[in-house]
Amino acid sequence: MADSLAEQDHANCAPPESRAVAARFAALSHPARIEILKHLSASRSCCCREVVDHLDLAQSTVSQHLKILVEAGLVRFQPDRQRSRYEVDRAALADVSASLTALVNSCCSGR
Amino acid sequence: MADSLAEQDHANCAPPESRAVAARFAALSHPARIEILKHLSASRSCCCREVVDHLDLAQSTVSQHLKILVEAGLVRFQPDRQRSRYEVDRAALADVSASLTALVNSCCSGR
DNA sequence: TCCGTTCATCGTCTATCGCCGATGAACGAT
DNA sequence: ATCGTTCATCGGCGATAGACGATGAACGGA
Repeated sequence: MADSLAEQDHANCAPPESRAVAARFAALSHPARIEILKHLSASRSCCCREVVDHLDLAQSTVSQHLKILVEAGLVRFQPDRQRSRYEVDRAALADVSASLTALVNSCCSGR
Repeated sequence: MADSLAEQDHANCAPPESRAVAARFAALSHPARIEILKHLSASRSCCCREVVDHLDLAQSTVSQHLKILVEAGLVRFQPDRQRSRYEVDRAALADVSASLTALVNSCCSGR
């Protein structure tokens, strides 16, 4: 099934820190998920259906993408009767951005 | 073969801009490639063999990861006799970082 | 000239992604 | 009580990422 993605072993080919960073980027590595993040942050409502309408993908597919984003910690999820509510975790997203910035900086300082 | 990755169609589920961003993140979505970037930026030499020693992966595997990074535009490649030289494209990396920052900002401004 | 090193590519295998339709649970409204 | 909506999950399918070993080209040194 198209689950996990957050917890890939990748053997022991890299320190856990790099693995964590990579897992975060993996969540961002699909255009549909980028689009979902943009839509989520632009609107207030954030139920699954709305994303489905916006995205031209099957409901089940969107649900899976949302799940991946939630498991990556980039989106918060709150089951609310019929309309589950999804919300961007701005802090987490900023955190990913920070780690990428750190990587860029390490490239510049290490020259 | 484990090639492309940069040019996935993903149907028409998202605007080309999101696709471009996602493709960049896809290159960063593997711990080995993160590790390669770090190593590349920390050292001067940057031949394939060195990365292989550092990484505990088969030479062919490392070569593929390098190719992916090159195709994503994050690493510059210059065939130099025996020792091909690989070098981080700091500008490109900074560019990716900027687009992520932009995404984070759009989340905050759109609230 | 011959050998060792480096490296890109190929062929193969397995695991997983990403997509979908179908299904069933939960809920609101009639 | 019954229908329609929303949504998460399952099962299956096709594509491909990611790993490896083998191979051959290119080069340097003995």
